[in-house]
Amino acid sequence: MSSTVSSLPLIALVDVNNFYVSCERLFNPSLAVRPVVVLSSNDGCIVARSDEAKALGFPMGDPWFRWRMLARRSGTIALSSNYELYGDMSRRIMRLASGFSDGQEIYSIDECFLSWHPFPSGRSATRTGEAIRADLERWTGLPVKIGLAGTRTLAKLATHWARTRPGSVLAWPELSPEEQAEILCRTPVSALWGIGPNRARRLGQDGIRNAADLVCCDPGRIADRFDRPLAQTVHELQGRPLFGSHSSPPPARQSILSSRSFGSPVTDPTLLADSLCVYMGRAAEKLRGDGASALTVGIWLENRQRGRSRPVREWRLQGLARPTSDSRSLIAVALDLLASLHEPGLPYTKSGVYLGDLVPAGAGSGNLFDHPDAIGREDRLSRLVDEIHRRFGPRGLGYGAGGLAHPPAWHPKRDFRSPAYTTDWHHLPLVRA
DNA sequence: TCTGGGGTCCTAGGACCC
DNA sequence: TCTGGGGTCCTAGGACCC
Repeated sequence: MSSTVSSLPLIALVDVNNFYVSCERLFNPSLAVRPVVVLSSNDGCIVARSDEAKALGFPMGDPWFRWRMLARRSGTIALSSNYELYGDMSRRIMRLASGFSDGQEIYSIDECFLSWHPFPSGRSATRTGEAIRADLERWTGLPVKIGLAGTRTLAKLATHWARTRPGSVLAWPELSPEEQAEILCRTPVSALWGIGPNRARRLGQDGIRNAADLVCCDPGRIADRFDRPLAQTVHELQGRPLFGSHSSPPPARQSILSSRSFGSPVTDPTLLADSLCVYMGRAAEKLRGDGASALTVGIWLENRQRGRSRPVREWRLQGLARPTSDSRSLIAVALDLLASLHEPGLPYTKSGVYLGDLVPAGAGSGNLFDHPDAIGREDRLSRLVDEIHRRFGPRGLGYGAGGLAHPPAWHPKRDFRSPAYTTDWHHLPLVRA
C-alpha cells in the first residue's frame, strides 16, 4: 500500500482520552498516577475512568454504590461531575481543532470530526494526524487520539485502535491490506459504531461475530434481515460514506431536554415547580443560543417504586399557538402542565422539561392578537437574563417559583466536586512561590 | 347482514450514541 | 438503600381518511 492518500475525501475523528478524568488531572497533579473515576449527576453512576481505574475493573455506566468498596480498597479517587470545567475545556479544544481542516462537526463534548474534501494528494494522513495531536496537547494539556479514514464508521474504528499506535494516531488508508484485515478480525461487532448489545446479539445468532464477518455481508441482505441503520454501517465499513455529507452544515438540533434526578425524593409541589423553573430557564437559554423557538413544550415527572426495575415516568405535552423562546412564557406553560400531572403525596425522584418542534426564531412568529411591542419586550428581557448569566453565572439572576434556598432542597448530590478552575475567579488555582 | 384496501400522520417506545 | 443526562433515528401500531 502506498504511504500517502490520493485525492479522496478524508475524515478524522479527534477524541480526548478519558475526557472528564483528563480535565480533572489538568488542575490537580496529585491525580496523575492514581486510579480516578468521575461520577454522573447525583453521584449516581461511573461515567469516566482513568486507565488505572479501567485496569482495576471499574465499568462504565454502573451505579457507584456497587463499586465504593473496591474504590476504598484500591485507593481510587472518585469525583463528582464538574460540568462547568468540562464544558469550558471542551469549548477551548473544539475551537482549536476547527482550525486544522475544511470542516468540523462537534459530535460530543469530547469528540469532533474534521474533514478534508479532498485531502491534499501527496500529504501523509498519519503525519497530519500526529501534528494535530501534538498541537492540541501542547495548547490544552489534554491527551487526544486520532483516527483517519474515508468514512466516519472507519474513522471511529481507527480511533479505537489508535491507542495501540506509538503516536496515538491511526490512518486507515495508510495501513497495508494485511494490517486492515487483522484489525477487522480482532474487532467484535459490538465495538463498532452503531452496534449495541441488541444488534450484536442478533448478528451473533447468524454467526457474524467480528468486523471481518460483517464487512463481507451484502448491505441489501442485512437491511432485509435486520434493519436499515445496520445496513448503513456495513456500507460505511466497506468504505462508502453515508453518514453526514462533507459539505453540508451540521444539522440543527430538533429538541432540547433539561432534567436532573433529585438529591432525595420530593413530594412538595412548590419544590417540583421550582425545579421545573430552573430546568426550563436553562432549556430556553439554550434555545435562544441556537437562534430557535419552540412550538411544543413538555414536562415529565419520575418516581421510582420498590420492586420495579424501571422508574415510572409520566409526560405532559402542550402545543403552542405561536413559536416562542421567551423564558417566562415557557415556564408558565410548564407550571400549567405540572398542575395537571402532579399527584399529591407521590414521592418524585426526577423531573424534566422538553422543548420540541424547534423552528428558526422569527419564523411564523406573531399573530393578529400579539402586540409587536410585547414580543420585543419579552425578547429583550430574556436576552438580558442571558447576558447576566454570562457575566455573573447562573446564580446571578434566575426564574423561581418557590425556593430561594441555596442549594435548593431538591438539588442533586455532588459530594466530591472539584472547583470551577477556569470559569470562576474564586476558584482560580493559587501558585505559591 | 354485509364490513376493502391503501395511504398518511402521529405517538410511544426501542436502540443506540457519548 | 443507593442506577445520568442529552441527544438522534427507526419502527410498530393506532387513528383517520377516501
